[in-house]
Amino acid sequence: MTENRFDPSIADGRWQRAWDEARCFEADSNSDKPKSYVLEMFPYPSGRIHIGHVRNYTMGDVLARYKKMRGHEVLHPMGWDAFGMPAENAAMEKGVHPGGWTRDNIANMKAQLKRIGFALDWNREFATCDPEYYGHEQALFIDMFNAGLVYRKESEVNWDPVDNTVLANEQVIDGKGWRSGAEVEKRKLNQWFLKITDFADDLLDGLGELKDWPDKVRLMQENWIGKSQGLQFAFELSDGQKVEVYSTRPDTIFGASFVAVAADHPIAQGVAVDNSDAQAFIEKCKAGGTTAAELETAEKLGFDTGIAAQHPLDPNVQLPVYVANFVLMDYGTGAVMGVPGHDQRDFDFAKKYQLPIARVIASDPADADSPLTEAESGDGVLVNSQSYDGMTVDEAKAAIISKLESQGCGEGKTVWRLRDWGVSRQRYWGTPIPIIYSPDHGPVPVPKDQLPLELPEDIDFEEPGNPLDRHPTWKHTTCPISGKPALRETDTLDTFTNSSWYFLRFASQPGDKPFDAEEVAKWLPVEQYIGGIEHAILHLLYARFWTRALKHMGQIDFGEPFASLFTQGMVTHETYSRQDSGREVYFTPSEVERGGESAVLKLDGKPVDIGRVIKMSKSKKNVVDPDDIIETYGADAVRWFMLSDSPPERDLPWSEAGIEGCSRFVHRLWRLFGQFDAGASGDDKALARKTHQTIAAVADDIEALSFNKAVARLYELTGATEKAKPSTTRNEAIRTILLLASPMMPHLAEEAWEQLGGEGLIAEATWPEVDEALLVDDEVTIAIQHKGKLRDTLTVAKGLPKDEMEALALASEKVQRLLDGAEVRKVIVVPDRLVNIVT
RNA sequence: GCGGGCGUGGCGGAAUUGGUAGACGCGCUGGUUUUAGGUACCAGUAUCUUACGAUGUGGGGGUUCGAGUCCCUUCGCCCGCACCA
Repeated sequence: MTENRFDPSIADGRWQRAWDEARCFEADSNSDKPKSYVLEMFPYPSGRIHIGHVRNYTMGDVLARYKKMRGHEVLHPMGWDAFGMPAENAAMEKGVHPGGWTRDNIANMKAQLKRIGFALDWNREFATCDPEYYGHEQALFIDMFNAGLVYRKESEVNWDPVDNTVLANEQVIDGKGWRSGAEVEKRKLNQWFLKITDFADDLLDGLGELKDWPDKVRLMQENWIGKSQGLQFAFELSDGQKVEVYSTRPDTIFGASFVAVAADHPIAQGVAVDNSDAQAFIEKCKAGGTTAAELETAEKLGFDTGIAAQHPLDPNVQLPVYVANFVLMDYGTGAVMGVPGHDQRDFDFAKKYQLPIARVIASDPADADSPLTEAESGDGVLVNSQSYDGMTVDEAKAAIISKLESQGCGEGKTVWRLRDWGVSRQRYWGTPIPIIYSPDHGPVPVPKDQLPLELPEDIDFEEPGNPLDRHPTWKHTTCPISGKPALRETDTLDTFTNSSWYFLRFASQPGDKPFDAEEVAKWLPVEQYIGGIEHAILHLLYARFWTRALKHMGQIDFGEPFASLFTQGMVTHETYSRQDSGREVYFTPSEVERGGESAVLKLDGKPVDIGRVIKMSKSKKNVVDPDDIIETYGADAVRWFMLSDSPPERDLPWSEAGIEGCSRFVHRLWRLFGQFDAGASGDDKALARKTHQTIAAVADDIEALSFNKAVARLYELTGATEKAKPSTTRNEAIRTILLLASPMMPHLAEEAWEQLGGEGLIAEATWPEVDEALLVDDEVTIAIQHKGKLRDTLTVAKGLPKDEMEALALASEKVQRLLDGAEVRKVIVVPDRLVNIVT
């Protein structure tokens, strides 16, 4: 068999068909085996599988195949996050129907995924735009509505006054609409919200049990939820009103030099009634984007209302009241006390409007009068704070809260940064919100027996805005209670709702309800969830919220959907571009011939600029098509590349040389498998030890998702086996490599398994047993250091006592030379590791 | 702006978590095989130095017998910021 060459173009398809026919990746929920639910974040069907998807799904695939070899019943499903804006954009640009466009994309991408040989249970595939799926989602929305978890309130959107349409944040560029170029305004609309804040405490507490989530993700969620303890209190105003403010730093109250309210705060609105300057300022605040990043990086602007606020603890102090663009109506009370000395935003504001900047916290009380050049947010003791001077920050917080509580004008309060989740979208391609506005009964849910409430097919994208709202008949219906004519809600749900429960639908797909509780209980929680770090907060928090909401409503009995989370890095590549009449024009790597330091465009042979290595993206054209590389190198080489070298949580730079190296290794393994020598005899202790150490190490590495390390170990064992003389041990090593590599290179593994006469499919084989006795080496190499610097190494018996190690080290010739009779002051001995001699 | 992360040879990275820095791969150099190219195989490859040796994990400082790993500080890059998915 050494003669024949491994040909992926034949083997890949052959084994993919064999797996399908054997139905070996279909999950059996009646199995007695321990279960493993391996899930990768499902893709948006943009048209082509992206190399980032390939990396993500390869990782999950290796784990799924490995778990199967370890005797688990594995659920490894795939589906499509199929609603969203790109389909509508395609409809507007190309005149295609969003549904048809999406279906075509799904068909293409599914074929692409098949060509990579993923061990997926395609029986459970669905798309979120299937009426069956979104119908069940509507039912869940109605359940949440009935459970009091849904409400309507006014909320701001980006409004394009030219296109008369709502813009997503990404459609606002430098404060202008992406198509019209018009200045974007903030406009208020009545929108639907889910009460995620009801679960704020629980979502925060739950992070504690997510031991197998990255610390960074838990920290990001914790900060996002943003629980803070503070003081809410009222300032009496010179016009007789009061204004409630909230502060997490009540200890700095004597440093307050102004009060600021949000532009849509009632005080601001009241002032604007007969003050055109105030009106103009509020209008100005409404211009520009709505994102937090924009608000917080924008120049701090204020409008002095002329109102004065009485300081609650110092009768001699009155503070000016400003309307300020950096105060958010959504957080706390929509009004703050400005303490320039200890908050940088307030500091910037005070500088601009020449307000006093007082120090009220100092790390050393002697510094009480040292001026501040920037806000100091550090710890210390109070100064310039009357009777509170000398208290620590924590003491002062407590004392000032209780003082204001006793005065009856304030109270200690917990405030959350987390806001309720606005789910209304003024778009067509999403789940229709199943609500009917009844003339007599207000908003009422669509009766469940009328679900799914389907999107109309006949829509037009001739003009911007929501085609559902423009549709001639769709929104006209009758009130389910009175039967009178009524209108449907024409907003659709945020696509994040689609991905907030799909993992339940993969576990069970009854026709008459969203999921079967028993089946869900069998499969959930997901043992291993894998996806991009960009979902660290929103998607993962929303999915956790839905799971809790379903538990709250008694539909399931667990609160955390994902037991273990892994966030993989991006696939990156340098960019190629040229300046062309003021615009940067990008070229794909396949259009470019890359030299050592330079690159030229194949088309005209002229140089192009080489840009930095960044995330692959369509706009920068630094992408490679998985189909192209699979055709050239085969699925196994591509899979191997996805797993090699870069740690999976870090970015993976795509490289032509790298994939070629992987392809060579595939063929190198094939040749090694060909050297299986049934007639060989004899043992090889060293190789046996290496083999069993590798079995254990690769298993540990895969369980830890450290695929790059598993790959390195397989390289090492391959090298050692190639060098070894024929023996039964060598045959065992070859067989072992085949089994260990099979989750990563399943096509090659099947082909070789067949040639070596393995039973059945290797996809259904068992992971090799480790001989524990062979794991431990009996000799170790120890380091001999002099004052911490390596001077010599010695090979000694493992477990050699400390004093013997010391004696051996001191006797070493090099050490003797170095010491040259000097006095040994100290010797540090670490068993099996090193001896450090200090003189 | 706020929150989170990353930084080690020419490149991707490893380092049993405070104990021999550079495993493994790519690339490169030299050689062998091949009609040639490719493949394959062998040897070498952190930097400086003739050598002894010295230096070296973004920069600076510190703790320690010993620091890539811990602490302080600083620079650069990346991700998220609630209507992209």
